[in-house]
Amino acid sequence: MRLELSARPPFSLHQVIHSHGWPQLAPFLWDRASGELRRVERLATGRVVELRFDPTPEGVAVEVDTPLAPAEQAELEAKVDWMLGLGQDFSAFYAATRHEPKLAQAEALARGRVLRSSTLFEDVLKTIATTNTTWGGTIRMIDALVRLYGEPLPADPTRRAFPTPERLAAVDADSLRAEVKLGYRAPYVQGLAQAVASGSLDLEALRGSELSTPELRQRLLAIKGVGGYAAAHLLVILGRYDYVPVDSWARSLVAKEWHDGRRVGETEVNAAFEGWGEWRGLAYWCWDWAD
DNA sequence: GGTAGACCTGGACGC
DNA sequence: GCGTCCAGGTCTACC
Repeated sequence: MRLELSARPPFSLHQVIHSHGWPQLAPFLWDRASGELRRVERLATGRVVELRFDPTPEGVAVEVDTPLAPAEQAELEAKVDWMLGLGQDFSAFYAATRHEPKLAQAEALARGRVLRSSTLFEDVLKTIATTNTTWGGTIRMIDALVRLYGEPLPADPTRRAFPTPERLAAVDADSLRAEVKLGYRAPYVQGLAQAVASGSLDLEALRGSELSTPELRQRLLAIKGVGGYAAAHLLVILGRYDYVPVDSWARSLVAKEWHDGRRVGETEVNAAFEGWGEWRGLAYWCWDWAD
């Protein structure tokens, strides 16, 4: 079946998909040949379905590989809305960027939205898997997590949904370390899964939370394995842009842009975007880098 | 509050 | 083929 959803303009499915590396992480699948984004998703009823995303003039069309009950369809529409940020409003950001040549194209290109997973649990776990490793390592870790613990797609059991907190909570940290190669992150992931599965941590409540950004950041920093960089990255995913996610890549970009390639630290990266106030993280994200 | 060292993996490099 | 070094953020202990 096919779902058609409209987005607040300007909207570009291409820009959302290519906003960062998430399409390369299972259970997303970026089909380079067809230029199509796919994802395996587990619904609340326990059914596992495949989604294919295609652009439409009003927003996005989602092809689902099987008919859905009305409740399943409503659930899926809400998930797609969240993943693509269909209702997000960047008009204030665009207004603030018109005087900055390096951001002047942001509105015309419909930049600002960041591809999200369907749950914050998945995005926190993926973000932890990006820290202190190479991108190739992140891809391997997430691929192994999905392959070993995700529920299979009936039409193609080689493809699986992202594992639920309950499933990962039932796996001991030693197995995560040995089989998923999570290394020292294994107890962090296991602890996070247990906290979410037991209900002691309601991660999903942070989506749309009315907490101030510093309070939200403190909630994220309280998660083992989430430090300054990871918290700032997750805040961007949550639609809060007060902090720049400073990692080695950000330092490299800022070094080339403003310091003739000389090594810079967190202080210089933050200083580069200090003037953007509540839009710091988005200005960094959308900057038209020289390199 | 700031800092040093440990954590873990995989890739690059030298032998 | 083997050993060593290094990069990548976060945590913990210590000052």
